[in-house]
Amino acid sequence: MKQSQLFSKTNKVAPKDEESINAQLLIRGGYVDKLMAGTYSYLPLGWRTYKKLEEIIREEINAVDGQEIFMPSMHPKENWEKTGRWDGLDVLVKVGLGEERNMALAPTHEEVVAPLAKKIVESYKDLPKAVYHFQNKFRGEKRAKSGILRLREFIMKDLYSFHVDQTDLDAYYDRVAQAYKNIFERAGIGAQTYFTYASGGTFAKYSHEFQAETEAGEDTIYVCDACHIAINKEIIEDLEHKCPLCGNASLRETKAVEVGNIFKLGTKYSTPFNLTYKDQNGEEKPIIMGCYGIGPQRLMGTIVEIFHDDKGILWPEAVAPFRVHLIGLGKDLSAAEELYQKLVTEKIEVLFDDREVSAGEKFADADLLGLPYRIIISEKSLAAGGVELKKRNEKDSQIVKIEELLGGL
RNA sequence: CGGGGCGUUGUGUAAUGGUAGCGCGCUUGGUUUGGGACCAAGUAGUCCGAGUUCGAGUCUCGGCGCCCCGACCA
Repeated sequence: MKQSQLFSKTNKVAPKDEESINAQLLIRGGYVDKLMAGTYSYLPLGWRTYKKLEEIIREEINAVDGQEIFMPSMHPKENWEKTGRWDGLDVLVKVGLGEERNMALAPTHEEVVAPLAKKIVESYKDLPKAVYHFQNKFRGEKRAKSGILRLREFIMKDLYSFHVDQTDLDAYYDRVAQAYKNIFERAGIGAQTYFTYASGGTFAKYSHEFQAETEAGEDTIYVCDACHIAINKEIIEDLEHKCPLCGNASLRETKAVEVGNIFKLGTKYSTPFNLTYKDQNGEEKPIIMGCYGIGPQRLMGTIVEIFHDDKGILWPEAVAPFRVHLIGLGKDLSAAEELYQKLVTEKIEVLFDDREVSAGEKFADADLLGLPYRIIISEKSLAAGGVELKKRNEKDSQIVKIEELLGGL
């Protein structure tokens, strides 16, 4: 992609009323644009990063037998009344075609997936099953905040699983937990993300959250560094301030963002929708459910909160919108253009700064955008024998011959 | 939802109740090209609605919006 053609502009300064790091850097870099509090547009750079995260999640969920589907955003009131959440969920956004508000905008999809499964799952032979989608969620949060960390409209990957009994759910739940660990590892925040014990609800002692440690987080967790797990503040008293795995009592209190959540629903949603199956004896039994969520946009914001410096973002390689930022300097960009074509041919994801602006501005924007590799090609670099290669997270650059560049990447 | 802060061109800001100015951006022309270059000429604005006043960006009332703290967050 040529930077001169990009549908976004960088900005030297952040909007005056944005305090959160992720909002400042993502807006300045032209990754996102705020439409109103809690709702953002994703521009080409931001959407590419989103897509990277989505694909990582998709691969890992497919690997645990999740089947991708797509469910609507507009839900009938009736379904939400059945579970008591039409009146019981205060963040529910209610809409209607006329005066009457007879629909809900999806805050989550249990009310759709449970009756859907009822049409498909009839026998123990149909179980287990797991379906998921990437879909817009709407929540009338009283207070949207922290850039893209707490949105009113956001995309969630929500996975729902259906089982014959608790044992089967437990086994699947553990598989998803491992898949989530893989996802956060691949997204570059494995070291900062803790499998976290949280309150469980009716059907399990605990639910589990994946909490990524950063000052920008709104949750307080207690980390056991020996086990690399954490406990949410909401249940720390119940556990008497001890690690549930090793008994360690010197836990570290810190702030974190909830980037994922896995939850054993049991029959909470099977019952209102009469979601049952016939077992081997022809007996009708309730289906046991689990649900598992990740918000890729929140994940993106969290990554920015964790990986940035005073100049800009430092994307982990797997989620950067482009792998390489090619910067041509000087009047004559023909050598740069030639190298750009070569990289494109080699299928290396490259953003080519072909703009007619000063070198300083190109450097500043490269630091702001935060692509992992920066390549400078100029008269000076060519005289020195090739191009200048520098990683965003390293201070010094090296001269690399153009022929050897592809190997270096 | 309670508390606080703030709304001035695209963006960041300035303006005792008295001509809305400046930087950046953008446009045109010229000079430049290794850390946000320079010259010149342009471009575009007081959140909305009432009120006070000879006169309102500024004062009063109401609304809307944004940010922050708190509460809330299967």
